Amino acid sequence: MRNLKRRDKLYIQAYREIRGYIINNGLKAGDLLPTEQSLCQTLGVSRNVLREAIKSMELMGMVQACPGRGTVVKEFNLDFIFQNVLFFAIGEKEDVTIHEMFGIRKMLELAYMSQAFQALSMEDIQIMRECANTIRAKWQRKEFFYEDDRAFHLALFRPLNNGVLLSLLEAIWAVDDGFQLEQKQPHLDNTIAKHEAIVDALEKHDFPAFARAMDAHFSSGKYLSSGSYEEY
Amino acid sequence: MRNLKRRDKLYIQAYREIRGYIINNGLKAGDLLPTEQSLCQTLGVSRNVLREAIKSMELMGMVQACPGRGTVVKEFNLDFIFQNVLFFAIGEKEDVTIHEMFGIRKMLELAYMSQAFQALSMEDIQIMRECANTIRAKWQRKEFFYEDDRAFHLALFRPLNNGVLLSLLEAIWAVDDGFQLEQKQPHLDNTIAKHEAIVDALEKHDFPAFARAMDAHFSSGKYLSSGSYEEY
DNA sequence: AATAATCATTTGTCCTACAAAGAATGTTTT
DNA sequence: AAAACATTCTTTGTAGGACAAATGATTATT
Repeated sequence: MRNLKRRDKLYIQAYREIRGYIINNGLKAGDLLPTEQSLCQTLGVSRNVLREAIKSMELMGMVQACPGRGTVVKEFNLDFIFQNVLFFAIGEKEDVTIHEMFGIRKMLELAYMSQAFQALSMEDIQIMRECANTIRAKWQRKEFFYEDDRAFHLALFRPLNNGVLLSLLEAIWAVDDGFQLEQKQPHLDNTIAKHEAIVDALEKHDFPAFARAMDAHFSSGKYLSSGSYEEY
Repeated sequence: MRNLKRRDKLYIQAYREIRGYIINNGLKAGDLLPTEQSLCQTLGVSRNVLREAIKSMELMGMVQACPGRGTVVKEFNLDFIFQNVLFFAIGEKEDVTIHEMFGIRKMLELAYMSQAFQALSMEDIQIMRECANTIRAKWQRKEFFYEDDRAFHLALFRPLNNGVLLSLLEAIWAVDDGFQLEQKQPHLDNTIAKHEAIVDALEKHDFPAFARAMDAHFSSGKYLSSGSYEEY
């Protein structure tokens, strides 16, 4: 019986090798990759194949190639998601995708909220309070506050020191963000009240209230549950 | 004052052109792109440059190139994004990251298990039973059964029809897989019993037992909780 | 008519060559 | 000696040609 899974195309293998090289050697932003010639020899592929791999990485923002200088590793950020991939998500099916991603974010935040509650320090809570204040201020000036909303949630989970969780939440946020910018934001006032309810509960160190506020935050404004947080 | 932003590299221009072609012409999954030769002429670039653009798209899962056939547009999915997000999240602290990813998988599976329980059909449960049988058989022959383990869990959540969740679970599985293959698998026998406990509960349509089995599945063998599932 | 062989098309891989941009070095000028 | 300029070297950018491999269509064979 022969091998079922044909080997991947060379440029994909090269891509994985280079990605692995960056990770295994702990290359950071600004560090130089070996030259194309050197990588060709090391990996045993032609310069074309190698470039197909590297150009893919460059397009995604992982590295940047400069003639005469070399190829430097860039800070990995998720911009490429909406710049290079997200636009692909047009059509009706992608509404479903966004909805699913939002659902996963909800599940993750609810699953980790008790850990977060324990890990949060006074400083973290203060940061969240400032975010909430900024959000309210921007809302009154009719400005967008996605960045502050994002900062609010990231501050909530940063103390967990869980890099994977943060990466995931950021990735989902980036996608949500890119889409919500286009469509009108519903129930803005509710969103603001919910954020403040969360901080209030944290400042009082009241876990049940915190859990209720988190739960409410993820339920649509239209289905506003019985007003346990209306007083805020 | 001269132009601040030098013109982009050709492969990036080509990438944008092709992306625009797909969108403007409303190409859907399965549709063919023009041939490389044709695109080279249309865009006025060399085949190298064109391929750097197309291979980037292929790596991100937007299209798939087949020799003798052409390059077809693919269904949009997030597999690539998640895999890279997670892979880059690994960084230097492998052990911690793997542990975090396993934790996220646990949280997600537990969060969605009740939905899964309701969505599962008899056929799905039968597939899981077969996976469990295969796992036991391979275990007795001292073979690896990661693929079957993966199939087991994916079968559990496929009926949810949640593409994002599946992508995410698969991505985590892929990373776990790559790392766990090297290290020895602990508590194998427990793993097998736990899988079978899950299927048993599903076949009896007993949600409490199912939830208990799922919970047990994610607790390490060393911390085996009081034997509610020892009888299996 | 079914099967096998052939051919045409398309992508996969490698190669060479030169252009362009940046860095390092050496030279000239002040 | 220091600064400005010119040269050279290294590295990536772009182009084109050549052939292999895979697929699909066509033709020949049984």
